[in-house]
Amino acid sequence: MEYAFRAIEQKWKKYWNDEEVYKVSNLSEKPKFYILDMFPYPSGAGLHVGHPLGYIASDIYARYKRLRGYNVLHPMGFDAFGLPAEQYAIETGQHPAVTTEKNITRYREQLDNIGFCYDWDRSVITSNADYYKWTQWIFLQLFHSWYDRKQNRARPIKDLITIFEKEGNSNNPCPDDDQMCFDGKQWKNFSEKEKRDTLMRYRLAYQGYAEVWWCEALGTVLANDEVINGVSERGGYPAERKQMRQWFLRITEFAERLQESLDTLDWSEAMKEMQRNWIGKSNGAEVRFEIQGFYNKHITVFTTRPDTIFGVDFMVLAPEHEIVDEIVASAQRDAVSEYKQYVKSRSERERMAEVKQVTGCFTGAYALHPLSMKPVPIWISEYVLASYGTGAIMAVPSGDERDHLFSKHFDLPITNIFGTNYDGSKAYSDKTGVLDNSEFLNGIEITKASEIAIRAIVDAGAGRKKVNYRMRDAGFSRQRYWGEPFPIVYISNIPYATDEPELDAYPTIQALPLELPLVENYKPGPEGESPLANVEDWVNTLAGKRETNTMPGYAGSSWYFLRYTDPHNDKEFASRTATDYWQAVDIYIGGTEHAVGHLLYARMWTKALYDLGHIGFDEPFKKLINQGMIQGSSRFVFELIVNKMSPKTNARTGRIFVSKSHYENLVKIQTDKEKVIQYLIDNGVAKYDVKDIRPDTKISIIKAHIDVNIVDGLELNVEEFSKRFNITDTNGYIIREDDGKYICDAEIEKMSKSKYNVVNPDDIVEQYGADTFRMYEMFLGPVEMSKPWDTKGIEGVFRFLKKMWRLYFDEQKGWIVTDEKPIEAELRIIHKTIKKVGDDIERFSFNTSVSQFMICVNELAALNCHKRDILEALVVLICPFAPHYAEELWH
RNA sequence: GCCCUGGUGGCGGAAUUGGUAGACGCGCAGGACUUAAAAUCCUGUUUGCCGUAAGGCGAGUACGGGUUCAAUUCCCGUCUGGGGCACCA
Repeated sequence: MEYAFRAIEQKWKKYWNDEEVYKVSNLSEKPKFYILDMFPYPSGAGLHVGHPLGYIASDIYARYKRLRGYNVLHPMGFDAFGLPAEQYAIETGQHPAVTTEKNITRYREQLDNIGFCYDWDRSVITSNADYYKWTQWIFLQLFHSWYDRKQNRARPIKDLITIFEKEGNSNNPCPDDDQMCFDGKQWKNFSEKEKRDTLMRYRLAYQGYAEVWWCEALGTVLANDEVINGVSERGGYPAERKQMRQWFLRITEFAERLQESLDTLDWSEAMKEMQRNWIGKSNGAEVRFEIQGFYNKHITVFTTRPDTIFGVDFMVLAPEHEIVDEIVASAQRDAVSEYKQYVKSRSERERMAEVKQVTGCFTGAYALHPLSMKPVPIWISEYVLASYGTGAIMAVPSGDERDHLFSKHFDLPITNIFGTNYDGSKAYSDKTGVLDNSEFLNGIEITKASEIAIRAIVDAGAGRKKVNYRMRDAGFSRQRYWGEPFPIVYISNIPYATDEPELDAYPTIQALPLELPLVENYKPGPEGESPLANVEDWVNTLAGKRETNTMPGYAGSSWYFLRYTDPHNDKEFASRTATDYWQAVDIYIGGTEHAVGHLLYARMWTKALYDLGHIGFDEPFKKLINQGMIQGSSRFVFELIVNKMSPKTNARTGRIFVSKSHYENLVKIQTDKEKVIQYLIDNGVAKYDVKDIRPDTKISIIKAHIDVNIVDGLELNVEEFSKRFNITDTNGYIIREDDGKYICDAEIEKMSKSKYNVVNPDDIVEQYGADTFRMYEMFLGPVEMSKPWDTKGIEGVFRFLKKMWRLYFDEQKGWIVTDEKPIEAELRIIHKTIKKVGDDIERFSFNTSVSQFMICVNELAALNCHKRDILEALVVLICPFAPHYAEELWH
């Protein structure tokens, strides 16, 4: 009896399914373990061999933990809202729900083929109404909350109203306008609209006017992390900054906590670093400069180097800074407006491309240095960004490279505050040495001067210590159809959440889910509005107009890990009992591409839900593992193309393909046309004659991708190739190696359809079985590392499974396991393996586990060991890796 | 430019805390079984030199230094692959 993987896998797949073997209960005496994969977006292309890498790793770990006596939650679902489905709908007219469902079915089949132990009963699909009902509900919780900076947590907005009624906002300044100020009495006198507008500026999910990334081609607004170098992440269309009314999440209020608790997480340093970069915390000071000749007018700057305060030689404002028009001197008015016009004309892309170009314009105004009272000229320049800090800087040319370049370019004087450390050729930005030319800071070490300078600034009433963050609030609306609708209705142009008392008279409007209506087409509505704006009987309700934007892709994925704990609950997003039992995800596996998007938003939502008392933990993912990519190993054929030269009459024509060594020979003589043609003739191409070469004859050799599935190693399956390209013995040439093979070239590239290097897991499973496939993916190398796929190598793992099989079965005799007592050598081998494999699984080193299995089986085979005690242990051990196989041997 | 990661045979990779470098697999070469093929099994496979051979001597983990009885591992400098950020004050 040999290893009949197809029958075995069919049998156990059915058994697991029929008996619901992997059903997980929330009621268990066992300790819990929650291991999760980042759920996929079900695209039309299906899975390739790279996708399941992380899934296999987590599946092995889940099965291992289960064997070790844990109650393991290991679910899978689909992140089904998003742009590609909608783009596809625009192109083909097919409803996104239809294509999404089709894709999910296909994904499900592919996943089931690999033998994962998911409890499919817990699966979530973010585009299903019974799921997004709760996405909408959480949005409402954020809408009804504000951030209490003193208690450092999110709180219900009704608490804020109570505070406002009592004392106004003096103790709770407005997050986006610290000038806003009112007392309790004024609050009570506010109109309904004023009250709502004010509250909106505190809410965690709020509507605001802000500059956002607008992508004309996609007809939508994009989040900061969806724009890369000024173009959209999906599709690569140009994006521009535009003032628009949008929904936002006030994630900036969580910046400090998001940054701080990174230290408690077991994530890779690279991942944490990316989040730290994104949050962009910097310590420094805010300093106020009065403007000469104006009463009570000032510019506030943020600086990380208050120690260099005496090196300030000028100030620079962002051209968009609102104070520019107020302070500009009449002599400079034309120059300034001309410069502003110039800046406006430049696209974001141009600005990014020409970073080092120095431009700017003097305003004619002067500010007063807060400590020395020296007047300093005020300039505007595009190198100062309106969106960071206060949109204004104090320029210290001797200590900052950009300020230095600016000074040199406009020939401004430079005050040297670093003594001999500054040599006049470039700025001195190190923090070693002492200060000079700095009044009371003279002779003080740079590292110690900041504190002293800040104290002096505070004493002068000119500023304060300040922490600044680069992160901005996250845009939360899209002018799109295929997303969650907002449960928001406008009454007299004021947005109300559907669960507010104002809508109590309309229970049908209040009900969640607010379902996405069917639309006629997916084209944008008027003025860039979402397609929903076209559905009049949906938009216009008895109470007022509905919000027509939809939520962004990351909404559904920001909390799905909570839903898995209680997926069928129709009273709550998840019961507190369920989330208390399962707690945070113990191990989360996924790619690094979500470092600053999904992972940051999910962390924020978790913190908000925690603050509001809905869950009992404030970090979603304790340990994070980033699986590497499996790259494609592309194959190339070489084609020789001859232009402007006529083939001989009555010779066969057609294309000419040459094998690798011929290609190498031809490349060397490529410039000599005569030699090339002679080479072809020598190799049997009777099509040309050397005497027919013309002066304008062009010879080129191209290297073209060829489907990896018709290449074995480097050897092309010529028969299949000829069939596909319609090359026969009479209408084309394939010049092979001396041994009759056609050898291809190979390169490692990203696996993608356009490179013809995609390997489908279904094909591998069909040929070698799921268990071999699983073990091989692990055997390739560490989970975290990127490595190329090589179908040839799978033979080794396949051979190993067959070899192990023969420890149990004999071709003639059948089952040969005996009840003999093991000898010491055998026990030694199996115990070594148990120790090693166990340790390796614990540290997620599955490639070395597989190696250890191979060693073990080789050693047992050498001892001719067929003893039950030994083999039973081995089967249990291998179960997480090759589950079907192990089940079959076990029974 | 800044930050994070890596660099080990022909290839994927191992060496877990500083302790025999190259496990395991692929590929390649040779051999056994077979009329033959498939399948299976065995041997060799970092490199230079010496030896018919068993074996011996030396070099070697990107490069150059250093610490140590001992370095792929720790430290300093250089080169280089990958990823992230980028006029962020």
